Amino acid sequence: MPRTRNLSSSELLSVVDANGMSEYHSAMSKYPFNEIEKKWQEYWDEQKTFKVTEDPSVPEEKRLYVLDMFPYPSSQGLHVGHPEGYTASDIYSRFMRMRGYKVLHPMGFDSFGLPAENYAIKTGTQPRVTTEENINLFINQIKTLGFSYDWDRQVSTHRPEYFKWTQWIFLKLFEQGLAYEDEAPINWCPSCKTGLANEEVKEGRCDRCGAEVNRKSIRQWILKITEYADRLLEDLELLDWTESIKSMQRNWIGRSEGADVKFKLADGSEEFEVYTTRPDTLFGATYMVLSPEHPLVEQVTTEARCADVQTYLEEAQKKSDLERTDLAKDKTGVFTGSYAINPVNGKEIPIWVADYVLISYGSGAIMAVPGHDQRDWEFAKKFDLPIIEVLQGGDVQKEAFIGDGLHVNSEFLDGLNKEDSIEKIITWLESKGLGKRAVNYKLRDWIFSRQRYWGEPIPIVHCDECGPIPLPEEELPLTLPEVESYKPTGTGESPLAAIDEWVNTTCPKCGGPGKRETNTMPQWAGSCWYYLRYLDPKNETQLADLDKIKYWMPVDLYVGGAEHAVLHLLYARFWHKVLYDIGVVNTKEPFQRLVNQGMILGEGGVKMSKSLGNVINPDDIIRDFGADSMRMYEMFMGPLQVSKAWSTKGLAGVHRFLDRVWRVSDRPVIDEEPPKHYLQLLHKTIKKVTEDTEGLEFNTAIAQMMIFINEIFQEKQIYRALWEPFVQLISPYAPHLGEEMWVKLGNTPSISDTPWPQWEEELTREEEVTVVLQVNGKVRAKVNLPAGTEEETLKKTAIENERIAQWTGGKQVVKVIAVKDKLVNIVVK
RNA sequence: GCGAGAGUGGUGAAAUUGGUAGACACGCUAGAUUUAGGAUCUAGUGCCGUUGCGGCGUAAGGGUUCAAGUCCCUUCUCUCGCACCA
Repeated sequence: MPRTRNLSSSELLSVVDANGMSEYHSAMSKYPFNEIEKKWQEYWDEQKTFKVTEDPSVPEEKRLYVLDMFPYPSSQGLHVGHPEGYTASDIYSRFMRMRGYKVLHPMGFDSFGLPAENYAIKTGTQPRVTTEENINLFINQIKTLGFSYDWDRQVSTHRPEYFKWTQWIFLKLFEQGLAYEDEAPINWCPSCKTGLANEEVKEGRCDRCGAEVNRKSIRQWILKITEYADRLLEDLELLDWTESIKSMQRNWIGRSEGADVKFKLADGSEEFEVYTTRPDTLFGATYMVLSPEHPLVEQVTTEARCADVQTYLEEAQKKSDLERTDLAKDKTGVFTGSYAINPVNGKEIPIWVADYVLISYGSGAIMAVPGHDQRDWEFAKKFDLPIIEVLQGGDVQKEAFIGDGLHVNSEFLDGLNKEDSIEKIITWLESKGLGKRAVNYKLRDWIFSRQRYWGEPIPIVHCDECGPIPLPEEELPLTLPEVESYKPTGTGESPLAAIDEWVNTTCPKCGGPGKRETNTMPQWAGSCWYYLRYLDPKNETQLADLDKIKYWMPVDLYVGGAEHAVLHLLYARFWHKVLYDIGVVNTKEPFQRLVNQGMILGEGGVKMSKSLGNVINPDDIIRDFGADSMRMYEMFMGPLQVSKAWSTKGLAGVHRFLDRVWRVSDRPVIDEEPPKHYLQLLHKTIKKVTEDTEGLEFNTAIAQMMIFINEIFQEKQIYRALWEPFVQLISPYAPHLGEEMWVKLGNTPSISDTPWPQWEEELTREEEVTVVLQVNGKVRAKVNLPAGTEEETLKKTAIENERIAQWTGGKQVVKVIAVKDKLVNIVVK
């Protein structure tokens, strides 16, 4: 007997046809997602449903930190890519809360950055003003998606109370000797008018604007990330990240082992070092190459060669990075006129200058072994330099042989393989003082200053007497002054340089006149440590309280785009390790588990872009279909980690599903014991949804919920014992609908405070299974048998089956294989 | 070129340890319903054929196995990252 009845519009309008079949569909069947969603968003906000505190009674293993990569608050608002990762982490957070975990799930804004500044240049509007406006826009948009953030922990990197601590970390880096000034040629984006880190240059172009990057020599602040190269590499082992991201970081760090070898000039005047990973091929070195920027170039150039070398250097300098690294291009170079002595055999070999050798790697000079290095081989062929085979296995006149083999023409290395001779030659070089074992990295120090306005000021005062002096901590935050023009000067000075009253100050050390550093920090600075500030966002005396850090760290799940593989994720790891070394944090690594969501492409699998006009605006989707549909669709599209194409038809399908769920919830509730087959379906559904949600396999969890609804939809009433658990299962996915249906059942909110349903393994097992009968591996019949039927019985059933008999008749049975609850395969000849 | 990952219907995709390929959804087809607002309900839908049956089928080719989307080898294609790193 129904104990409670839901008065619903659908019921009032339900139709009973001539056969007495009633149809619970009607004009009103579209569920009122707009009302429901608004209602529950306000409820969560007012009740602070998702606020968390550091409750010491919660055991450590029940504390969970689920983090999203925070967005840059652009004036464009959210795009459909944002809700993908945010929904995934939100479902996981809500799910884990219901499973008894205390979940920290915060959100904030990476609010320093170029777009606001560029907008300021165009319109004169202060970046601070636009940024605050955009943050409000983002918060409103994010709230319409029903995410369970603890909004009391929100941070924005551009606010002084936040960047005070970004500056504080810079001072610590400076104290540790990890921040230094240098004037060196760096990547310069002529469009953004600022220097860039190596990580920000993609294929010779600015990662942000796509302009071709050139070289410019300006004074820079640089962070010694290379000092942490080994630890950044080794500690990747500790992390639960995908292999592809780990390998990108490994490649980026680019550790290689080899030797530094000293070469003397033939006239004995000078000695210089080269780095090689193949010291075993020293006997095959037939020439040397200096990079055009190498300090020795001038000295080794003979008078006769001077004009040619000069011309070459000028040409090399004119080339952009893009041209210099273009592999399709022929190798170029010029002979200096001088010779070096090969330390292993005393032979004189010519010294060339060529731009295929980079000044920024190793010592900027190489020994060229054309027989066993493809680049050297191409150069030798072009300039007709000798090619000597020192390792057998290929034909060095046809191409460089880089494989392993036995050494020849190498005196004491002859007959040894690659590995052994590398060891032997290094020992030999070290004993003679001619060289030493060496390690090199592709990773370069981090060019940290930007010649722009809208970033954290670097808290340094330049004093003629004392040099660069850090501001005392009490003077932080050092805030940005108002400026008249935001325009970058392009001279290597930021717009701050024009504000005399800000620039001119006193030296904190000697009290004499000083000038403030006018460069600002890159956008990555703020995002290097924001996950720590969430733990204690209002702390005025420290970055975050160590007890709170210990309570939550490390981040248990970090969800975001793969585009940050070697930028944010490498920089943040670096800072975290520095903070670890000075005792500010207690973990070696910040982000234990990382999941990268795939990109959402436009319809048809092409990239979403304004120019193609295929950009989907989340606001429109939420208005027309509701946030729950948006959330569920993005999770149903496919696996979280892969790219997938948007389909509004697909979205409508998921919306239809939620509509069906709603219509079920309109049916009368009965408290009777549900039939067993429904109970079994429920328990299977609980199991599948639980396991899949835990593994972030949301698409298959949703498919199971659809199967459940398709079955249950046949009934004219709903069994409370089935429906309550189902509403709980769907609630992390469609939280507004979940809350609404929960109270509709007569319960009190919030459903997120209820314990996640449990399944009984017994009820998830089928009593009857379909066993496939095969002959020679082909399915010839199917029979339904009780689960657990013994193999012998299966075989007997198969052999006696008449359809099988048709296939085995007259043939010799060679073998019968039976797999319990699966199949029988009869092999005949 | 090097590194990583991926190729399954018309589409997005499912598929413990190798054990019914294509769950779920979109689209499509047919039918039902005077059907307000991206309707709903029912049935069908991998391809081919002589359609109450059979053949073929997970990028291509080969192999291991009673049995391969899954394991091994070769080739091709695509995506991402790096790109003269000595």
